[in-house]
Amino acid sequence: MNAFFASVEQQANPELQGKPIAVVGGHGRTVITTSSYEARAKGVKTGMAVWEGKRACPELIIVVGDNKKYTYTSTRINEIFRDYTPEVEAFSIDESWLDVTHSLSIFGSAVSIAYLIKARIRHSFGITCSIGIAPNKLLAKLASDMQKPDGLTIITPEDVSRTLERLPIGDLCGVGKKMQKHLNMLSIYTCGELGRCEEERLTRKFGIIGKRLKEMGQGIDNSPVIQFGEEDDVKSVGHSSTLERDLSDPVEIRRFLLRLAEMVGSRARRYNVSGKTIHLYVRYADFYSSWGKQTTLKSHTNQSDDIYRAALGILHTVELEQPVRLLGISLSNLKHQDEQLPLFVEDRKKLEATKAMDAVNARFGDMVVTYGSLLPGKEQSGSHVIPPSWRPDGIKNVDVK
DNA sequence: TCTGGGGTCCTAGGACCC
DNA sequence: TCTGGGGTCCTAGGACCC
Repeated sequence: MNAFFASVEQQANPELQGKPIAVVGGHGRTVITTSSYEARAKGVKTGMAVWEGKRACPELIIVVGDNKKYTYTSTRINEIFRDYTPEVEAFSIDESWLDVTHSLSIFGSAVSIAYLIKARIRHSFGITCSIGIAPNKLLAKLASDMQKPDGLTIITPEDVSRTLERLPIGDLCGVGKKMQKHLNMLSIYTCGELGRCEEERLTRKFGIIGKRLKEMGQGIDNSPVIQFGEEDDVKSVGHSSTLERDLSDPVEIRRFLLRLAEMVGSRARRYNVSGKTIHLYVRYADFYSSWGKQTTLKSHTNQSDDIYRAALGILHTVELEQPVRLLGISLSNLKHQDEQLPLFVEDRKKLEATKAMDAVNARFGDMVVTYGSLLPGKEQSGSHVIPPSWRPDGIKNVDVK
């Protein structure tokens, strides 16, 4: 989708149409997640702080994002995709791959499918998208970025080498700033040069991904489109949040930690996974210094208080050097939780209580019932931004309000 | 009144076991 | 009077994606 969140907002509120708007994650310390093309024309970019955006574009309209709108729209759009092929892989909330190899005989061609999809998305949601058609995922993603907004770009097998010859390596999905710099030091600037580089030279410098890099330079990508439900099991579940103000008070820090532990635990329980490793992440007031530590328990858990205690245990091994700007907890080393009753009565009771609490919250909203120490608990809600790993269903459907 | 949040994958080094 | 090798698990840190 083009400028997805901003487009959805402009569609929902006609007063915003044709104007420079920026969607932000929350009211506190937040950044611009998406801006409209009108705002981009003035230099507003994703990741900017609000004041930076306003400096670039004084008439910029700030809209606090409404994630429900975006997840709903994204889910519906992916349903449209599945009318044309079951092989749909969501890459993020606003990008998907479709393998239409087996649909061509029904719909004629990839191009005709692309036009049908564009028309339906515009008709149903009033927004535009850019589509890339190519022999594989790497090239399709590349093609989709070539014309915006409302683009349609085709890279045929015959076009591949001509397209890649002078393309900067940084345009490839998977080559970030650091990798680009390292490749530049080897005098590699274009995909053409990357594709011609000796594999041995690349593996010597980059190890196992050297081979993959050369292939990318040649436009080779054999990775399949993984359709919904066929994805690998999720490997970690976590939440982190920048606090509305930096915290030094241990009581307040613990309170926020408990909140995070409950967010992580309830999500793990909802999707029936439990984990053995708890990771605590702290970012200090100066923004740049931070640390993360993890600990592994003797057995798997998805109970919020276990997670909280583990995180607290890590915190107690550290002397905080500065006030805390951000706290994060994640749970990994996951396995699917098979239903089994704990041995001891106390543990069974705890499980029952947790279940009852989760059931109420499932019906009336997250944290409607929660730990007493989290009440009244409004002052540090943090901001909520949709992560790109979001999926229409399952555990990656992060419940953000 | 500065700078979000959720993930995955890879590397490297150490502990531990047989 | 010197001491192997294979494997797993754990921790920490960094790059990358949107």
